[in-house]
Amino acid sequence: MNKTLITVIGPTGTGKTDYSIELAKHFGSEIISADSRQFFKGLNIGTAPPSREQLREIKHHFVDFLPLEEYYSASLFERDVIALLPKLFAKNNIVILTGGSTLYLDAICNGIDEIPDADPEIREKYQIKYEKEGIEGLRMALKLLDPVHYEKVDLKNYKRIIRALEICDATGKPYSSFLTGNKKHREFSILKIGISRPRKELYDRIDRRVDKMISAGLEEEARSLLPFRDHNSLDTVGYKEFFGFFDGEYDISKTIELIKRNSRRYAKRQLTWWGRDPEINWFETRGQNSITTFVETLLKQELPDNS
RNA sequence: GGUGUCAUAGCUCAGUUGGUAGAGCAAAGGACUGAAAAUCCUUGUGUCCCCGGUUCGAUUCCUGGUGACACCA
Repeated sequence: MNKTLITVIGPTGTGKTDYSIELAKHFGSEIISADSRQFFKGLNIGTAPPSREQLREIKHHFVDFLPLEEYYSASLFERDVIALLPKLFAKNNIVILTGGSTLYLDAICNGIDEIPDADPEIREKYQIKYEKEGIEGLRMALKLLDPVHYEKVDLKNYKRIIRALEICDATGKPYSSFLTGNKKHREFSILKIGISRPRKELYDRIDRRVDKMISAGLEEEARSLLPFRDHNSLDTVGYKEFFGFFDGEYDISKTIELIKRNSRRYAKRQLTWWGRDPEINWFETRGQNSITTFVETLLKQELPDNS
């Protein structure tokens, strides 16, 4: 059998963790997490990571391994996962990749273009420019440094423009010159499984999960993480809303409402991203087959050639 | 029981001196190449409570219902 990476994807709250563990048990394989917030140590309630028991049952990679103040990125994730995979495939033909971080999943399945690193100080410089001159200042700078990208980029999205500017600045070349759009070759097949649920059911699950997080002590967890609030790892649904509550901006019931709303919106953005990927095999949770039957059937069919 | 006020989008409400209506929030759709649980774009969805009346025309004015709230008993 071919070496196959099975990606179990789906919006937040859909039950990916349980399904991926069921598959990992069935195939005797290990799990790679593609969840950009479960990477970080100490986000034990708000990011709904696998439970202690689940982690004991199945070996998980990339869960709870990064200090909260550490920088990480989709590109680093690609590097680390691609380095790890040969070791896992040496043990088993099937490896499970699961998570909801769309860009990170994309980095594994399609790859990200090679772009030199930019000094954090350069980003800081353009951040200050944005604060002083607004989006228009960023636009004018980009128009000079990379007119090609200026035509393509979302000119209202300051993060996109700063990203392009910092690369232009750091390399002396236009950001757009690094973008190839090429899909990278992988030494394994990829089978994409999407876990789907009716919207109403998904939102109900999200609401109920947030309630569970609250009773599990999310408020105290958030309070203990307050010193890290300015780090990217804590710019996360479930925590940032509590930080606003601690600041006295709204009451506790509003806090919970905001966490639910922002989780729903996150789920919706994930669905939009995956909506254009025709390679995803959507598993209807209400279907008559189990996830293992579903996957086994797909494995017998011809897998898309990734070369 | 009496008097008064109110009834408009999923919610809170505005409005039409009579020509079938619009804000905020919620929601829906979309974008996405090292911050991505981030960031950004677009969109108003309606028996204007119900039965009649007046009128060329009623969500708007009038009678009567129903419901909610307030006050008086």
